[in-house]
Amino acid sequence: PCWTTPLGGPGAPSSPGAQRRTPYEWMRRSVAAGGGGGSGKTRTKDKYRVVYTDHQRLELEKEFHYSRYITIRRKSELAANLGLTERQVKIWFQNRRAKERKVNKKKQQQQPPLPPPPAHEVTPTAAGPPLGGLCPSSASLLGAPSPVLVKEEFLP
DNA sequence: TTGTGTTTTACGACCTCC
DNA sequence: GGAGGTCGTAAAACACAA
Repeated sequence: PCWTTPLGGPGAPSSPGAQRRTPYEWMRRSVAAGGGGGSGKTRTKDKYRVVYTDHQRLELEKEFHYSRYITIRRKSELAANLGLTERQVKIWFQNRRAKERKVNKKKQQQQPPLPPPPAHEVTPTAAGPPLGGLCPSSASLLGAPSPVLVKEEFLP
């Protein structure tokens, strides 16, 4: 169940031209792993971890860009569409948020420390987890050409 | 090649909320 | 109590300089 193959086998859309510099930083890895031990398993089985396909990553990134926190409904939709388990989607979002925090931390360290803003102007929900219901993403991202803003990080 | 550093999946421990 | 959050970590996959 949890270790069903997410890699879609050879049918996976491998990155066009396994060139050195892919437009997308996170896409640089080819899906070679899918070819070798293509049967995606968790580390409880004979494969420690699987490598998600470019398509799976792209859709996950799109969803993440839409909302940092995925709803239960979107999670199951996405899992079904991508051939992943809901658990995998959940963990991917957890790891993705962790990555973002790490990047932000790095950025902050590189910038000179700014004086803290006046207390009365601090918005309480500045960086906190969003409350439920903030995600109107019922309009499926996968089918419809949703107006997803692509992070510059993912632009060519 | 190979050694090394970084990124990506996956998990466990612990915490909070309902 | 269960679900889902963060945090820390393991190990595979990967990038890249020497």
